[in-house]
Amino acid sequence: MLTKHSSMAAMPGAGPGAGSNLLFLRESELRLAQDLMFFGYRDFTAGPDRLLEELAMGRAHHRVLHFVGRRPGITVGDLLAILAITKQSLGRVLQPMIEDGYVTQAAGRTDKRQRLLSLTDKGAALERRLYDCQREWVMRAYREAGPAAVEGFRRVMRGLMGDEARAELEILERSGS
Amino acid sequence: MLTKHSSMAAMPGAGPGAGSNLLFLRESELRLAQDLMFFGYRDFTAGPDRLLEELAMGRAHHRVLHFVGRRPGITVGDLLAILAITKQSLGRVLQPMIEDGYVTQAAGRTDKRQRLLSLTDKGAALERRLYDCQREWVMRAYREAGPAAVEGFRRVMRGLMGDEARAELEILERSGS
DNA sequence: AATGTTTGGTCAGCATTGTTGACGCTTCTC
DNA sequence: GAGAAGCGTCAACAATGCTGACCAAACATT
Repeated sequence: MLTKHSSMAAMPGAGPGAGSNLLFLRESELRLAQDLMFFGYRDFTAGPDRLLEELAMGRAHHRVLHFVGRRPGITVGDLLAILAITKQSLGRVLQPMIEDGYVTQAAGRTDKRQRLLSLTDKGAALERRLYDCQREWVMRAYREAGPAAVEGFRRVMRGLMGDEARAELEILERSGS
Repeated sequence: MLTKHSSMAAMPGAGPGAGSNLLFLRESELRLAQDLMFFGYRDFTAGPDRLLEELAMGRAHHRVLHFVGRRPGITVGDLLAILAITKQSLGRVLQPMIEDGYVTQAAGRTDKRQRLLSLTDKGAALERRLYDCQREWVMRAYREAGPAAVEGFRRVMRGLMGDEARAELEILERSGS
């Protein structure tokens, strides 16, 4: 199933437009992509990781803070779908965060089974500190690269996402405006 | 909550050049970057992860296969520096891979203390299967986005890397091409 | 109203992959 | 010959995934 595109990889003139060849699909270019994703993601998360360590939290806590902050009132089920982890794995980080006053639960209005999650002021404050950390880092990269490169970055990253992730991203973009 | 971002973030004409504004540095744009990195990296690694699971291996094994394949004859110390993990963490995945015949050790020529690591045929074959998996995925994204976007993607990812990672990437690019 | 489904919480156990600290070889360097 | 460097390994621990099982409250359907 992953072999359907195999044939045309090394055919420069096969794409739309004879001038825009597909040399960027050569092996060395794709190897570079692997390296970039490894180093890039590692250093992208390094700042928040350092900050979280002082609070005895991990990357999983950051993800909860981020996505609950992004979609206040999100249900547990929706959060599980976004994170793509099990209820137990989420519970282990979420419950302490509720007890420590970073996240609040509220019963759903239409469906009282649901627990709508939101950040408390304390949670929002921590999330913002973590955000600021990444903001500085990303801004540096964005500024160095320029607006056109940023647009390209977004297009490629979107392309690296599967259908489910694209759908979830759309919802996030809508609610986050 | 998602407060608009104070001072200069919402001032289109503040940057250098009235036409090329810095709107891509607004909060919502940087939030998007966080989402893209999360979903993008997750789905980028999903293919290899599925393949590795059948062989009772994890992402750590993939990283070893990738970087040893990228720099045959790499020393243990250099590999540790690239992965940025401890000797013990590496040893736990590397030793079984040597015993199972995926990786070979050779004493250094000038310095006999060093163990130069390389992939066996078996290791190279597995690495290629994993590579092909990601190749299909990345090619899809690259083709959808186009050459200009790919160039932008690379620029931004490089910008997201720290100085050490940039130096290591340069070595990889030299030996890899 | 009875029954079954959905949403969420929780217990117990396990795997992977990261961490520290300590110790012991072999080999290189001074 | 002494010390440093490169590598391997033991023991213990932490974070974050997983499965399977089971429970309660609320909803939905018959």
